[in-house]
Amino acid sequence: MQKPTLPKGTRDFGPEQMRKRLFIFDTIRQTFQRFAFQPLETPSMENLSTLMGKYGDEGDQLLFKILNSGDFAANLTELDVAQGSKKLTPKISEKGLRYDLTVPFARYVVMNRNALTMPFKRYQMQPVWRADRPQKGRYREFYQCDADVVGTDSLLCEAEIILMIHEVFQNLGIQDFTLKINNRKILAGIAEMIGAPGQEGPLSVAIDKLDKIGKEKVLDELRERGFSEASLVSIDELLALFSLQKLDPDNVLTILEDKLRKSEIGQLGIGELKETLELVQQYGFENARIDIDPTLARGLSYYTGAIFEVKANGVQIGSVSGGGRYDNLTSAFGMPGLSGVGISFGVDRIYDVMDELNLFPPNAGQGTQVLIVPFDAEARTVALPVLRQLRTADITAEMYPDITKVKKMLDYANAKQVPFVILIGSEEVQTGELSVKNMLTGEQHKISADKVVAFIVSACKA
RNA sequence: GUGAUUGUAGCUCAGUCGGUUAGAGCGUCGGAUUGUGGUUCCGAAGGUCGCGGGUUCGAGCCCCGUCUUUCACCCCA
Repeated sequence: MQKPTLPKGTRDFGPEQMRKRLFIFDTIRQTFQRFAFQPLETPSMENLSTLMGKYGDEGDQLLFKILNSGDFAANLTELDVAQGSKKLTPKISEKGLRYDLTVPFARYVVMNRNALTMPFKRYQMQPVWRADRPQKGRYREFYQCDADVVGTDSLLCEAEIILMIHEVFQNLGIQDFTLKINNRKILAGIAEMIGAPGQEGPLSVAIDKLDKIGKEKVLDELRERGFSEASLVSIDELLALFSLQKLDPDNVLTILEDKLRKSEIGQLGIGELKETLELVQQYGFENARIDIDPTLARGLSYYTGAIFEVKANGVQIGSVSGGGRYDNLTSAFGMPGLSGVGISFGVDRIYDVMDELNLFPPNAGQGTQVLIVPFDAEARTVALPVLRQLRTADITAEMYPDITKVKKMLDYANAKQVPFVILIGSEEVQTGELSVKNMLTGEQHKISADKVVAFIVSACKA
């Protein structure tokens, strides 16, 4: 007999955890549906040709690859093996587990382009897999909840994403969060300004770490990445600009507008941000928790416009949500000119945040509300109709299945934290007056069988 | 992929300098109590000391390898 274990970075979710997780899923789904997104699911595995090259070299490395079925080594030569894993992999694996939900969605849109009504809005809540090394807030299997719109450039979509983010975290009870927004075009404008046009990719990766590793280290990294000394000097000047993320959005935009006045693309990005914020305002939403952060980059290489990221304050954990606009994702599958924008909520990290900050509402972990305890077989004839009435009244109820010691049955109620128990013995069967016990206070009342459901319903609401 | 770190009962952890039969608390199960839980008391079950090799008269303890846990870097939800 060997002890069973789980693969690295994966977890079981027990009943208590699952109830809390379902609370998160339900909350997010409600918002997605209210905003008129339609549900979609795609397979766990995709062809590697669909996945490879969409997430950068690092991403390709982190893909879980699936060994071909059958005799995967049938046509291998010794030369194939000698050439190393990189060349060997495509010969023995043609499928992989999905890495995110956006690329499979793009694949779906392309495959169904003639059937979809554009703009197409879908939401998707499924696990994704990354062959990362697990650490705090990082798992090899985790759930994402995505909502995306494709087939429109309208900045209303960006505005709606901002609104959805606020609604979701509000409803989850996570009050203290920061929504960081940037625009890839602003990053491109910065690259242009410092005399390194088109280099916003490497530039982004470095300056994204500004508040983490400091100015000097950022400059070091840029030097390593081949930026000229002249552009480093310009960047140094700009770092004052980067520290303005504490200011309110309007101020940041005004300063950016001035600094990037010579960059056409930079102005474009600023304009987009402005319009997005205006739409949020016109919607009537106030108290938005928005930071415009010109250093926000995010790794996924396919973003072209707005970039979003949400961090929960007061917890040392990575971002709990992220997204942005991508103009060219479907062109990789032969369908250019389709713009999309989306947001992804990381359920597992949201769980960790809520757990650490104790934000789960008490009823999120609520299981059985009433346990019926029959003392003998005859008691069941009274108990079963009551059980049915309770369930009809939408009360989570169960009857202890065995006839055993009362102590054992009450222990069961305690272990499951059941708030109410209905005790039925020969006395109750004769009189029709059931004993209803409040397990928290210990109070016990006799209530007739026809009134017991109404009593429980009102007690559970209170 | 790089660098650390962890592993002893279901859980949290003791275990002295390498020395006889590896312990505690909590939990589980049974009883005290045949119609009433949480408290108390009594009892029981539960271990390949992660796994494999090595050093030694002797290894939970030392050495090597491996897996696992946690953390940082890279990157990311």
